[in-house]
Amino acid sequence: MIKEKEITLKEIVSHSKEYGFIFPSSEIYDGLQAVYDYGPYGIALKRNLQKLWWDSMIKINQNIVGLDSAILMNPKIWKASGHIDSFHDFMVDNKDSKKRYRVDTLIEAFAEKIIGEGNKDKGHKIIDSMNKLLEQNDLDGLKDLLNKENITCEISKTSNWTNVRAFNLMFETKLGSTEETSESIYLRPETAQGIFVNFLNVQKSAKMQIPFGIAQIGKAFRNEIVARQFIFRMREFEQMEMQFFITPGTEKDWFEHWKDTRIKWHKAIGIQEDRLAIHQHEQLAHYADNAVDIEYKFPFGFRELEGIHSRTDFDLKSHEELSKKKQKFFDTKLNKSYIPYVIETSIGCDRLFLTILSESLTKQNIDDKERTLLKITPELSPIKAAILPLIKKDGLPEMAQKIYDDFKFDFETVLDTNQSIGKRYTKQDLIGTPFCITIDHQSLEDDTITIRYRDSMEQKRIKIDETKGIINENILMKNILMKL
RNA sequence: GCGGGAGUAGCUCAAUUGGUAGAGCGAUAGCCUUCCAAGCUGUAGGUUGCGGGUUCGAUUCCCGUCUCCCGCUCCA
Repeated sequence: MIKEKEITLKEIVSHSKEYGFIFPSSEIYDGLQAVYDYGPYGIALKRNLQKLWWDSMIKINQNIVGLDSAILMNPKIWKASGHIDSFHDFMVDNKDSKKRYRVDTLIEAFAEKIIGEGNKDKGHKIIDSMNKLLEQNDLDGLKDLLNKENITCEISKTSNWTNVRAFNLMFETKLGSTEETSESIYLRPETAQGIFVNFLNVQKSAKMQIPFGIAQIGKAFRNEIVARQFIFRMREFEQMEMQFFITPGTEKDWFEHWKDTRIKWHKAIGIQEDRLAIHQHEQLAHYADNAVDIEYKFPFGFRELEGIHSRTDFDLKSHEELSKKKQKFFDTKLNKSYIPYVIETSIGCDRLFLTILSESLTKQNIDDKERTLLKITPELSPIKAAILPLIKKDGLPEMAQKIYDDFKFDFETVLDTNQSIGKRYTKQDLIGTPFCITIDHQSLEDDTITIRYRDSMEQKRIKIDETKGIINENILMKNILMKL
């Protein structure tokens, strides 16, 4: 009788550290908040996820190509994208209720209430002066406005506010090695802009015709106000984004297309359907006319894993305006030029990693014996096969070594000769190795081995010659790609 | 940032009202072993998150600080 237990975040964190998937950054110095490092098995899994995503985009789609743009970019890009303005939040806390508000939404709500009550002039006046203060970054002025208008917290009904503070969500750094000549630049808060500013370079050099996509995997950086829940929200994280450029007017169809394609992808890598959810955005970001999140049921609840956004021509148009370089595409079929619309698919690689761990870390109770294993689909497993001589003598280790030296060119293989066979099976279960190859005395006689399947613990005796082929069949990314 | 909880060996956790910091698992070396964390022997591993204070003496009490978890808040 097999019983499976729900996994907690704590267990995932602990397992990740103990078995070499994720370590807290700078741990010997007490760490660094919301930054994590990937260990040996972690990076192996992460690379596999990236490879699968990359192939799902550029390998099997004739009209999607890759790009690797730099993290550092001309700061004007962030002006055009709206990040310098909208990534800059002014916050204030009510000392009585301990609630935190964005100053602009607080004042706007107050002004709208006044307008609703018939006092239009006063309401608009408040909004005007607020906008002026926001533009001037006048924190004291904003606080004075709160006090002057006696704007209160809904919960405590008081106007006992802390000072207004600015939260800049972009990491700032300096370009130039001397203090005097250096210029402020930003670590990119999203990879998308690197794609947009290379739109014409890619289109012309790779001779792309609309519709086409540009895919990119890379680091992005955000100074989150509260960054928590393990690797779910990190300050430094990896995005996998694909921007798909289309003819204006076709955005609804393409939006649906990519939404469906991406959902199919998550199912193809083995995520249970009832742990996936679609969340339709009601409030849209400054650039979007439609947006959904693909959510996964993490141990702390349903949270965004991937975003599909219809970004209109917002970004390319902004870049055209600020750079004064045309961002138009001449469509030979329509015989006219236009700024393309864009559908974005954007998934957090680290969130996907956490999804895979959450989905695959399994605690079973088999006849009162506890068993822990990582049921990662073989295509993504960090290690594909472990070669295990049953005992450490009689020539079994030598034979194992030979098999290892043969297999290692095909897939990630480990050789383990320590301890009892049971312990070694368990060790492989804990890092998600789908196949264990055991060499026993019979192997010496008839060139057969036993292959043990991780999930079922079943064993089969097969010819050594067939073994590599059987494993290869099960670990090819092609298996997943063909389901798409 | 606020409120609550926590931090002792790689992991899970002990340590009477303040009195020399321990176990299990894991790691490692050797022996033994024909299939699911077996056994025996040895070894390594800790300024009890860090800093200060009270005390003859602090893992234990007090203050500060860092990190993690939960809730609020925020989220392109």
